[in-house]
Amino acid sequence: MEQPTLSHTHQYLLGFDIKPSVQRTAVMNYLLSHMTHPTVDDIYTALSPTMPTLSKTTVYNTLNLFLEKGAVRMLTIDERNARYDADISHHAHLRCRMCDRVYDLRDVQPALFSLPRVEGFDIEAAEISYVGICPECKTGKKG
Amino acid sequence: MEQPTLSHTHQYLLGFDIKPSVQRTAVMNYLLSHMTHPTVDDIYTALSPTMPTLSKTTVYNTLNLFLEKGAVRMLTIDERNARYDADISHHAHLRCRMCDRVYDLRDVQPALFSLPRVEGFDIEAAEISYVGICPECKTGKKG
DNA sequence: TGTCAATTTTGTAACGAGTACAAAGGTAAT
DNA sequence: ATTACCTTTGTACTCGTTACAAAATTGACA
Repeated sequence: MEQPTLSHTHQYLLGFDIKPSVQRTAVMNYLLSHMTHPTVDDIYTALSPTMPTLSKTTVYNTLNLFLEKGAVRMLTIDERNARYDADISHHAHLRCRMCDRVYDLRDVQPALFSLPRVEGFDIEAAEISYVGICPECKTGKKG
Repeated sequence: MEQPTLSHTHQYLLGFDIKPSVQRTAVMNYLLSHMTHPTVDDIYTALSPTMPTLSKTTVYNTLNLFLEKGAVRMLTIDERNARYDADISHHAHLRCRMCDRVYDLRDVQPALFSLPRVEGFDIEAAEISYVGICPECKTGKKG
């Protein structure tokens, strides 16, 4: 999904039972048009110029609401910052251990996401991720 | 592995090219006999009584050294704290989203750990984890 | 349109995991 | 015993995140 209109995003939020305030719509719109697993700071820094009164707390509040409603996934693959992904479909992630960028891996076998049965547990979701070195860091320029 | 002797742990560290100081041996011994994915605080709290001069910084230093040498795995499955696992063999993890406990899942298909080939990337390791509710939280007593 | 209640946003202060750093302590070789 | 090197320790600090209460906004209804 690239460059959704604000009214599209508005409808999208309603679909998750989220009341679409201006701030919430802006955050979700950013997530939908930047599927780069941004951190809270990425989002705040990007929206701040066109929304000068935006508070970082609001970004946190908003993302936590989105999480509760199942509208975004939180990635814990980066131990420093939480990252957010508006793509809640099945896909794996690949983190470069040099620059910490997180890439999508869409063409993994769907079987990877099948949930194992374990006596007594209710298993709800699978998280598949890989660690390695990305092309840019491989060719020398760090970071 | 349960209750390794300190001299066994001493040898074990040498196998990873780690100089076995008293503190390092104690931390690794704890990890080997408590495969419960402890946090830094878990380890510090457990060792502190019998090692009163132990500093929490030493626990951090030690675990970072173990990581560099490949003697432990760091789990980022819990967004609050880093967790450490002395079992570096292939196995998946299962986190209860109510109590945050992390369980091992040993009988997963080995195929899950096969590394995908992606043009330009050097993929080095797979991390497989599942989120759900554990038996204890299911039966009512939270957390 | 004005009023009131409920929700949302905002800024500040606080919390807590993890790190930097330098002093102190321990180890090993000569 | 002296010296050099490595390890441990405690304090101070950084920074991501949350708590909290005041301010702003929204929506309902008269």
